[in-house]
Amino acid sequence: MKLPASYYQQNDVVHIAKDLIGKVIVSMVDDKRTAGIITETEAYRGVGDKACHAHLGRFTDRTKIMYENGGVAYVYLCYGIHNLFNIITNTDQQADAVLIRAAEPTEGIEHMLHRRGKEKLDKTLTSGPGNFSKAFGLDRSHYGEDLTGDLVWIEDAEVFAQEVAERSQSYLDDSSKQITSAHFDFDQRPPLNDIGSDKIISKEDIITSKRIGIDYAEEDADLPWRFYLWSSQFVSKR
DNA sequence: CCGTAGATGGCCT
DNA sequence: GGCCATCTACGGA
Repeated sequence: MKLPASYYQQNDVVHIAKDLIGKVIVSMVDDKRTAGIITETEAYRGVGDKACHAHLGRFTDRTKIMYENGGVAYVYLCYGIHNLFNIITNTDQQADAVLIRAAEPTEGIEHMLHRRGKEKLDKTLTSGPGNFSKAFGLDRSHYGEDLTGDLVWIEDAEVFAQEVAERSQSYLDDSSKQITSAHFDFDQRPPLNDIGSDKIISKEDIITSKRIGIDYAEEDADLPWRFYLWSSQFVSKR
């Protein structure tokens, strides 16, 4: 269930970024379990990528973790306010990373609301990289955290795109009821024919676009290395 | 609805 | 000193 180190050590960060869409990220911070389906990612491809913090081999106290073997967290502070959570991929010295930009909450929504200082569930709870990290309790104290450990990890899950769409919409439709908790049990998933879709999340369910907020990266700013799930409301920007 | 200013702090191969 | 892998509130239409 928990993705092994070998998953993160694959050598194609763009492929991994896309493949992570639909998987489940879990954090267990302060004994509070929070989980969600990854709905938006971006790939940053090491020393050759002008948008990557490790561009041209930049090696500082901040970026040094990027050169480790894949399967650890790289968390940094952005604009002085936001903690951005990344996953290091590939092998030693490659410095590839995937930024987690959004997730659709499935467990521990009450903890997420509390961390975000919100009363009510809406799409901003966990969409946008700063918001995602805050809701999941992730910050720079998790710099270098081992993703095969028990604090933050990713699980494989057979999530159906249509199912995400329906639940996502029901969250938002229900806002008047002030949902403060929800639990998604994968074993309770209805049979295929009942959910109107005959496939798990596949390439056709994932939209590709250029990465956000990296205008300084010149021609690399246009690379199609951002991925998001068409069916989720929990995406930062369409 | 839309665009933008201001917050805020660490980084600086 | 200048620059950010951002977010929200707020003002105008």
